[in-house]
Amino acid sequence: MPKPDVDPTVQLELSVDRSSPVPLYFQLAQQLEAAIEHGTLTPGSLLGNEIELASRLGLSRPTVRQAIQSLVDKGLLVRRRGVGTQVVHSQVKRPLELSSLYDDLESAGQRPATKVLVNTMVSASAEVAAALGVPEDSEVHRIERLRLAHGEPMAYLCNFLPPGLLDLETAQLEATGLYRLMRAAGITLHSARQTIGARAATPAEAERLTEEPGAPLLTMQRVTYDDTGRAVEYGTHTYRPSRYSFEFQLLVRS
Amino acid sequence: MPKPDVDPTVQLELSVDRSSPVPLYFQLAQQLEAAIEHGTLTPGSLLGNEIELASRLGLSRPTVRQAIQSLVDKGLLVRRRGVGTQVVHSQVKRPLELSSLYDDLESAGQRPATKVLVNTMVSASAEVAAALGVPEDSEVHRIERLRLAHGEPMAYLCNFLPPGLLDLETAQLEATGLYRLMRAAGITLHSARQTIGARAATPAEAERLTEEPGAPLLTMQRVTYDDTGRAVEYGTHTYRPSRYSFEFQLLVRS
DNA sequence: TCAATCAGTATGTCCGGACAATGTGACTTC
DNA sequence: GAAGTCACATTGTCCGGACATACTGATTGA
Repeated sequence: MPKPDVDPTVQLELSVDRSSPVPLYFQLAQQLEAAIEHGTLTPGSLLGNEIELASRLGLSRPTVRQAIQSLVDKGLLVRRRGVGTQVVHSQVKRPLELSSLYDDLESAGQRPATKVLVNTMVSASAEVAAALGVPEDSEVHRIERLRLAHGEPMAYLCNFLPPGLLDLETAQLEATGLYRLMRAAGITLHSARQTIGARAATPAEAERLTEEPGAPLLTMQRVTYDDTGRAVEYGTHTYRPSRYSFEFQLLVRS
Repeated sequence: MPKPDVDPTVQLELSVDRSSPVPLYFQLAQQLEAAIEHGTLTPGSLLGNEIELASRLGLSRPTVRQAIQSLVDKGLLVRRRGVGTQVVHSQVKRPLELSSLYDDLESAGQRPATKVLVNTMVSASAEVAAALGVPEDSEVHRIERLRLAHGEPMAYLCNFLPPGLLDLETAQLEATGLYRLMRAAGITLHSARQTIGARAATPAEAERLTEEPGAPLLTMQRVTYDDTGRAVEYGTHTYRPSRYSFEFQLLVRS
């Protein structure tokens, strides 16, 4: 007699292509993630035990475990020893990513516009030199941009980059985000250190963002490092809080 | 003739205790992390190949790989196929954690003080009900706290909790953080959705935080979920930007 | 002299198995 | 009827090996 499961074990149609160059565990992870996204795998439902899943797919258990683990790391699945693996109930969107404002806006369907105010070389101030790890008074790129959405200014972005990393053309900066340019130049971003705060707008800031002097502004400073540990970007940004806020999901480090 | 390595392969004294209940890969990961922290493993230095490392420790390669992988996930190491595994150059502190303000302050050596303003049950507004996933007008906990540092108010915290999860005693709330209480009550936190923004202080907010009306405030809203997907907390917080800002490290999801 | 080729080395992927630890539910016992 | 006990299911850890893939540097060739 079949048990009336409260959290039923879902039977999925899964398959892997062994001739594909895509790793098997990755194929499986993608299919599981798609099934969760699509609703085939409902929250709370059990995934079926790993051994049986492996034999059904003709895979080994380590491979299946690797696929499941990657989704656990993403916060989509939860494993319980002695119980099984189940789909997380809550609406996990996406964890905090190192994304540019441009990408954020674009994925929100906003089609952002950028106006490059300054694109030049300057000698590094003490603050910039310390952040980028370059000698004081050495030459660095300085970029100032205004980000607009629906024709309204939304953020004022001021960035500093060490020399020689990539050539920054104003036209490109207006067409896409800075991170995308860096990735395209072969730089592998690794980590970033951010500080988010707030302060009252100075008269100059207020004018740039069409706010009143003294109006509250959201501020963010960031130093980004590539995987060799070099600082590749230092930015000081101010946002109009009525137009933008930082929204993200974060997972508990178990 | 030995090659003059620019990034030398470091020979560490590593050992594992097979009689310990602590997993072997975890023991190894801890020792490696300690060596990085301590400076024995300098940034840029190679870790030596996995096979040799495994045989030297009497472990299998999968176990060594699991240890290394956990540190890669933490952003401490970088693997390069055909090259080796090396210590990341930049100053990785810690990635963004789901930490309470209390823990943040305490780890900064600030010894925070908490003043509980309100600790009662209220009927859920539409906003609170939606965030917690409970019926509208059902009873929920409402907690209002003032967080002080050096005798000065720093943040005003307003939280809502679903009923029955834990009993909130004012004395406990003044002695420790909310997250610590929840963990102690057997709740396993899983993820949270946060929004950080800014706005001008209302007269009431200004008075609570001893600011002027209209002064910029840093705001944060958060819904926290446990590993079953239940919302276990909804909070609306305001911070004095002169006293507090959000600072964190984040890693690139490769 | 410079470019293409190739061997060496390291990580990436995958396999099949073994035993341990833990949570669940049914069974037994008082 | 309630509490403790035990078997079962499932994930956690670990092993030893095999081949694929990518990066590096030296050798070879034009």
